[in-house]
Amino acid sequence: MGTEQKSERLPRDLGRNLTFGLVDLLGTKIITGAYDREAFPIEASLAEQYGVSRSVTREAVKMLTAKGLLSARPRQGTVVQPSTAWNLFDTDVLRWSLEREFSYELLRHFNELRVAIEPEAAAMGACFAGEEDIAALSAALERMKAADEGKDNVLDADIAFHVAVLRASKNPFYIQLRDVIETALRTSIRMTNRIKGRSASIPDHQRVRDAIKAGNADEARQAMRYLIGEVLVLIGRVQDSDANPA
Amino acid sequence: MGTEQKSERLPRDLGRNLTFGLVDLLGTKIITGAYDREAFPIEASLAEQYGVSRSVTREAVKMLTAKGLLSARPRQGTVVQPSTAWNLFDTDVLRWSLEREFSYELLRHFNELRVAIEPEAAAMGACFAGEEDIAALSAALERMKAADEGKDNVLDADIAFHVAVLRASKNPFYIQLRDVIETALRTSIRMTNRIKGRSASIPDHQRVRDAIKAGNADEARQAMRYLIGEVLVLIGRVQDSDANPA
DNA sequence: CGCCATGAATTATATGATAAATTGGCCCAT
DNA sequence: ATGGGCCAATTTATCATATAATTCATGGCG
Repeated sequence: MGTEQKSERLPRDLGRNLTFGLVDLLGTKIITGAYDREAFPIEASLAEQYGVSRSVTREAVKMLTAKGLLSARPRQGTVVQPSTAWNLFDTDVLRWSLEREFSYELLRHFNELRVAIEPEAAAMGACFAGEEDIAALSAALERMKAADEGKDNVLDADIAFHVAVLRASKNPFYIQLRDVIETALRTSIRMTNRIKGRSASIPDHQRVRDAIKAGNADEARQAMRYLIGEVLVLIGRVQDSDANPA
Repeated sequence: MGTEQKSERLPRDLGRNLTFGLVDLLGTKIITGAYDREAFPIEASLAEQYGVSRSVTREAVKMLTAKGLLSARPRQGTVVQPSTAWNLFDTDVLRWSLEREFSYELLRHFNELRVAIEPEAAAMGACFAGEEDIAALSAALERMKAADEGKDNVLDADIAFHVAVLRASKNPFYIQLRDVIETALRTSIRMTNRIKGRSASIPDHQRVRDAIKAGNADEARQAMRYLIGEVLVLIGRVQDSDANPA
């Protein structure tokens, strides 16, 4: 009696294969706090519970260990790591965090990261960008203009621009952040567009491109900072008005 | 004849267990470019080559897959992912990158990340820091002073200060970066100290603490930017003088 | 020439057995 | 009573083997 687990067998088509499916399922459960009170199951229980072999179970646990979510030791079992150990810059961990539940706080934290990274990336772009980077920036601007007339996707065009800025920095750490930034953008732009029907300001973006093209680092930094600062202000305003409606 | 692999058996005490040992060994080899020309071995070869079972091999490959270094598909085999897919913010990947070879370029890239993150973190600290954060900052300052008189470790004290700033931001993305920043600091401070026998400027650090304590975000950002800007200048100078000696 | 069947290569999954590590308790000595 | 060390149980770690599923190349057939 009591803790009889419903044997929720793993659907045979979750992701590329059983292991990846189990990783996804367990990753989500961990991040949503399903094991905050209850201990993480031992490998034999997992295998039985989800109807997969121990190989699959072990490989999934190993992948989650690599992402900082779990830690396994003999006799002690497998335990969930504190959330400070989770690798937030891993795209899976990031996705699970977002799927969890929409939160203005998380959105704000995202954009606080952007406001640090992107202006610096723009400044570095002004120093190091090559012709192909300028071309990518200009192409993204064209897409934004086209989107303005309904001929392209607004969100994709905006993302293309910001990713182009990251690439222009020529710094692998910045370039690495493109997935994080892209996720943040997809969430936050959808949100800010919902708030006021604005399509992202093309002149403001253009100013960034021009500064980078001209090699003016300070101007590029400032222009980009302005762009993202706008979003942060917007989020703050909505958060407040949600807390104190009308 | 020809490509006969020396069967370099895995030492039985590399890391916590065989799997982790193999992960470490393969991760290093991948990042140092050992498989740039030659294809990554199939799982059977790996097992034989390192004298471990296929379970160990597969779990190691799965962990490296989770970190973005590998990708495996039936019949196609296991292949090394392009370096843009590697999760640089994973502490293992980071460590392997550093162990590879010291490079001023990598050091510069590190500090370009810092110059983006830390001033913003300081600014956010000015807004959100609690008493415990101010206390941690002050304690770190005391340690720096003590280190100045030979009573503490200069590097550890400096790191404690910068980590305290990150924590003060209250932003999980910034806090996540502490391992990256700490690694960058351990490398770059060791380097900058080697360059000129400076111990990090205590008044400059104090200004950051005071601005955060006073809740002055702009001042905190500027003070921190100055601190890291100094390092970047230093690196640039050394890099130049290395390129054009005397 | 193109399409499909077939086979080979490789990873994916399942299972069973044994080893190693860690924990906790028990027993004994003092 | 208390401390130390030994023993047993639990859980992961490792190994071995078998079978399935996936994918690519090849060659045959229309």
